Amino acid sequence: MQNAELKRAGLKATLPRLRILQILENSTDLHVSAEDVYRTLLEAGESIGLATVYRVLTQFEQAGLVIRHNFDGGSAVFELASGEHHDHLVCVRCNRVTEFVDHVIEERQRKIAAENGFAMTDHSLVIHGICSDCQRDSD
Amino acid sequence: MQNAELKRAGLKATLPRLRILQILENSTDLHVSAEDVYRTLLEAGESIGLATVYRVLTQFEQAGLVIRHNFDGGSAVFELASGEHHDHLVCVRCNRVTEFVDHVIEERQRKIAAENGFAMTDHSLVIHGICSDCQRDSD
DNA sequence: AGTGTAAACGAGAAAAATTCACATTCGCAA
DNA sequence: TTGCGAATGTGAATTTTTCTCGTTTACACT
Repeated sequence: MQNAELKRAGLKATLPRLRILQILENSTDLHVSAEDVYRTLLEAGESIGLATVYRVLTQFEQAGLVIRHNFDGGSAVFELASGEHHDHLVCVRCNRVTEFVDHVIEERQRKIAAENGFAMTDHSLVIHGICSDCQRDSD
Repeated sequence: MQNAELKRAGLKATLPRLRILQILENSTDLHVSAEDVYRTLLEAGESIGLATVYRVLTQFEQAGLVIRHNFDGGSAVFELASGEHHDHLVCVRCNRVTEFVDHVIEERQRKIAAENGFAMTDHSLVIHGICSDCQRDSD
């Protein structure tokens, strides 16, 4: 039951929040936009406003349930904050997103922040490139 | 003369493009938004449309003269593409931006892209944190 | 179960950032 | 200097996200 998950995060268990959390958990694509969530809700026959979707996703972000990414300056995408921190490879052709973790880079980042007197709160590393599928397609 | 710089980039040397290039070169802040550029133009008494500013900055980006960043999902900022690639530390309080280069991370990124079958075209690393000034202020 | 209250919601307007359409002007090569 | 295609200015349109405000809902306390 996601009910408890919301309570734990300090949020009232309202219907929109439950539905949106379910959508995030059931999505095959790890990274969804507010529009994606809204569209899915409409398709499921729910009548939940787009403003609510934005509100809820922002609350989820503040509660640490999801992470917001701004990969390319387009619309923001959200992913469930389950598991370990990771970074992203984004294909510039098909926008497919692959995740990776590299402890050497993580460590190095901490060091750089410290050297510059920054108290690191977060970091984001995005590698852009052409994925293997798209390289093949362009032959 | 910036005239030649534009020609070299394959762009006609029009007045808006010259003025915008000058603004980028003279700015004390390395990272300026389209609005910043527009405001500076207005203050200088030029009558150049905001749409032109966006168009020109995008052309500069495509020509490799400037780099566009989307640090926090707000408005994009641009910086002259002079010199070596570097990454950024952004203060979450005052938005001050500090630049750094780390060859270990650069190398590691190439390796990760290769391991995942990506032909790397670009990458961006942003470390968010609280800068030393803002840490002091909050005491 | 019934109910009061603060929090949350829905709808549509508004704001912010960026792009588009099109009539006019400008840069540059001949 | 003149002509033509490229570039510009204006203002409207788009896109994404936030705000406002009247209504509804979740939940603590009967």
